[in-house]
Amino acid sequence: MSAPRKRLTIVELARLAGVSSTTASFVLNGRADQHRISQETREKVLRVAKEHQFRPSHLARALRSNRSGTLGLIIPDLTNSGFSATARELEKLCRANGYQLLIASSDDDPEQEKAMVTSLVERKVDGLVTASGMTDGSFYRDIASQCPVVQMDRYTTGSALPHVVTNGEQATASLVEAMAAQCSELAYIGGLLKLSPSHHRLAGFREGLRRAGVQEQEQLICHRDFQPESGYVLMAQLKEKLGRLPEGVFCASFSLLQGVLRYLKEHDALDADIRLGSFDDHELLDCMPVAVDSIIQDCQGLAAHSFELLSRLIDGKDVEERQVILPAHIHWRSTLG
Amino acid sequence: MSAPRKRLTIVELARLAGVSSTTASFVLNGRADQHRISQETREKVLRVAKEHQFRPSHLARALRSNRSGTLGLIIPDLTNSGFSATARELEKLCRANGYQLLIASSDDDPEQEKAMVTSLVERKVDGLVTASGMTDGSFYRDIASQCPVVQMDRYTTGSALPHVVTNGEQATASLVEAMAAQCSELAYIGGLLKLSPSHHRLAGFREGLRRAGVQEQEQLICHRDFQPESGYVLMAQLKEKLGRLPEGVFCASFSLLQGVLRYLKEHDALDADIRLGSFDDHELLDCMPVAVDSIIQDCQGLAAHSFELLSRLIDGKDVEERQVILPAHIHWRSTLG
DNA sequence: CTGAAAGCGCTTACAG
DNA sequence: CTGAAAGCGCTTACAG
Repeated sequence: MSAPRKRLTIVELARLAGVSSTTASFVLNGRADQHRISQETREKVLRVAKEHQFRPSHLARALRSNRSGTLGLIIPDLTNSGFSATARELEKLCRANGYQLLIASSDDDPEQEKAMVTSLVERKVDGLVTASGMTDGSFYRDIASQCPVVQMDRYTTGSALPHVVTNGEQATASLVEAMAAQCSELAYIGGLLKLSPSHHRLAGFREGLRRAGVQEQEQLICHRDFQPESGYVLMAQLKEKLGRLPEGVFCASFSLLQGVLRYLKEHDALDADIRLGSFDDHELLDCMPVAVDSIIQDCQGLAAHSFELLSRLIDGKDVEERQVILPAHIHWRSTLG
Repeated sequence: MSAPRKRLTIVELARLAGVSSTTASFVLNGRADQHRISQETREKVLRVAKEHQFRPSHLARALRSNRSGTLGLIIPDLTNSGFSATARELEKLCRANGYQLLIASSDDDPEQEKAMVTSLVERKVDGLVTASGMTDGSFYRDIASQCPVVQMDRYTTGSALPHVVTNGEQATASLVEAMAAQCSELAYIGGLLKLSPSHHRLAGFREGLRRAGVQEQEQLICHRDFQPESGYVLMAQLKEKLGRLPEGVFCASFSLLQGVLRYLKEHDALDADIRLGSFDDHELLDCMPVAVDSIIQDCQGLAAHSFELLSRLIDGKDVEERQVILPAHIHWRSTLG
């Protein structure tokens, strides 16, 4: 194994090229024109850099220039398909714009989320996009005074931070309206009500029922967190309450739907003619033997607008639009009569 | 909005506490005992730190001490459920051990992978775990001379780097053997053959057929990459070649299976009595109306062993076991006769 | 067109 | 038990 050859510093590189480190830094950072460095000097520097595979230390650069070239993303769960899709899009954008994206997963635990954000800020990320599990805006208001932050999907009210979300309320209302036209009884299975998306989805649910002229039944509305397990548990509770399965169920997230499906599977009720609806989407739903319509979030849009907003904040530009609301689309797949 | 109060540096903190920055550094880094700092001094420092919410700059620390407290993870695709599950586990381990995990997604493009690894190295990650799409080991051999690296799931032969994988060959052989007992003809749909997992899975497929005493048919073995789209395309080609669907199909990954399912769905063949098998798993498969058995990788094991190995390398300890092979389990779900 | 020098915020021998 | 000082590898006014 070859000896771990020590990497060149810019000072050594400069010496090798016979220039000062100032000059070397200029040409390496594309500021040669700005400083009218001679063609000859440029070439010398670049040649030596190439020869020795010079790799600048981002750390040193970041420390000195107070820019790390790094953006942070906090999501509640890496294995949630919506969030991972969004993360992927955001990463592409970062790469295309010379940023490195740091992805951290909070496990939907506010305390952990705080720790991760703190850690990212200590690492001097240039900006932060977060899908926060917090219900109170004060933490992020503090953070925002140290580094630009954009909230995505979930936002804390009262923090007055820019955020980009999908229009959960309208999409849910449309889907629920259609569902309600086909079954006279519709349950709602949701995540933590304190989170903004839950709030909007429940409002949409109610609006949908209203449009369809269906009476809302308090006992059919239930919440827990967004874990699949909760879908399972809430479904079991509904069965308990009603003495049978409800005719239709709207799930406020795909993860909850997963739990509901598992419940149906384990109770041999996949063919129970139950009508399902869900927020968030998964390709495999297309192949299910149950009628399930779902709402597709625009992950690409979430990523693109978050990045755009954050970029403007970082550049110190004014952000006129502090709230971006993207459309969500309904994917019809019902196979039931 | 409160003025973005500038964060305290250790020098200012020290001045406020009436000590030198050396002393402050010692107590803040838990080396007070080692340097026998007086109780009184410790308290002063800690009090000031707490009062002003002192946050050390990781950047400066990393630059000076040549340790960043950061580990890098390169995976081919963030939205691949196996990799995201592994990433989540690895992150937990990192957090528990005081590391920050940086996750980067290479989109299965070796050039992009190189760029990301380079970027992470420039950021002085203390170690790297990679699921590489490269077929040649020279790049990582180079990298390994600058920073410890552990290969996970996929590994490049000839790089002699430590790696942890699941036993794809044996698990595949068992599954295929069982499938072959029920259908006289079995196709293989795989990803890039150059990647080590493909290699093992195909070998397992052949072994399974051999055990079942089924003759291997060259025309039923096909590869492309690991994208869902490839499952779709290869399935279409099989249909073309045979003039009908094969009786059974083994997919070398869940992503490929997704494509196959989509093909079946779009061609109204979900009830075609076709027997499916796949490497990698997804909860939703349990609810599918087709017979699909699958192989569950031990993501937690992959993460745990990778972390363990990397930790040892970072600590400069010898790694006696350069290759860890974890078992993979088969999840039976067939519902067909 | 180019360079000497200060400084980013820490850590760490070294000295006392 | 504590501090002065050097240095990690860059960038960037400032001066010429």
